[in-house]
Amino acid sequence: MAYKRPAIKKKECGQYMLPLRDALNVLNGKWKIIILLALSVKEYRFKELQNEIHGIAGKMLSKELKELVQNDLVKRTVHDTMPISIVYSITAYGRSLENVIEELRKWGIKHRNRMIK
Amino acid sequence: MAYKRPAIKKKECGQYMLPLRDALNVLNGKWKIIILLALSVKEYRFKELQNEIHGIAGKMLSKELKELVQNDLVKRTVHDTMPISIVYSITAYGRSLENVIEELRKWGIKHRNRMIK
DNA sequence: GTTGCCGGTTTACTTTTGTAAACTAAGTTT
DNA sequence: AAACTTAGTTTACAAAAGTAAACCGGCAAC
Repeated sequence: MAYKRPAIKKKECGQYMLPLRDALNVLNGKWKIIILLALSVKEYRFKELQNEIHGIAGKMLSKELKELVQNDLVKRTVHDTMPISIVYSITAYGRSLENVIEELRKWGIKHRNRMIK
Repeated sequence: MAYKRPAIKKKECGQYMLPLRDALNVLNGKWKIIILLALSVKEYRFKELQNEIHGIAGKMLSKELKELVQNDLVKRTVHDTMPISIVYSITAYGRSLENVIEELRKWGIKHRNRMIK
């Protein structure tokens, strides 16, 4: 599908990029999109997720998850078992990012192939 | 009770996220995607671009452009006029990111509407 | 009762990212 | 000559993002 941007008048220059900046403010940093990709496959517990995402420090995972929960992209569930277990899962709203993430991942595959050559 | 805590699978399945990490490594930071959006509309000279992207400092724009040029997403052209003029434009490879950027921008619009409510 | 897992937090530190403002070295305009 | 524009760089600094590793309280397993 060929992308076609509507013509932009000089006066409104700069406005068209505000939504992009909004999106980037929510997804900022090195980890959030990767966390969302992991959680789009299945739900994880904290240490599980840390093992799955190679290289992330506990402090960062903790911080990033908090922000994702605040933005309703991820849900934190406490299972009232003995002992309790805490599970992170993607929300419906988080799933609305799956297109974006998959486009990005697909581009990454092409990019990797291009770099190897 | 005799509750058995579910064991963590040590099984390795994190390969699928490598392309995503590749993509994010190229597009990291606060500005690169915004720069690419601006350049997808039209080419710009340095100061023009700085005016278009509200809030970016010269140092950052300079640095980000260098990295984008290195990755062949942006082209720097010196026009041999008198005086010379230098123009930044998006490359064909940079255009291959337009799907990603537009998906992100569309999501940003939905996100903004959601937050306003 | 000691070891170890779980869900994080704390500490201490380095690196990256960001800003504003001054500056440079050309050329152009007045 | 003085002032302005262009394309950045340099300086000096602050804030954000990142790391490894130690730590904590609750529980469970051996």
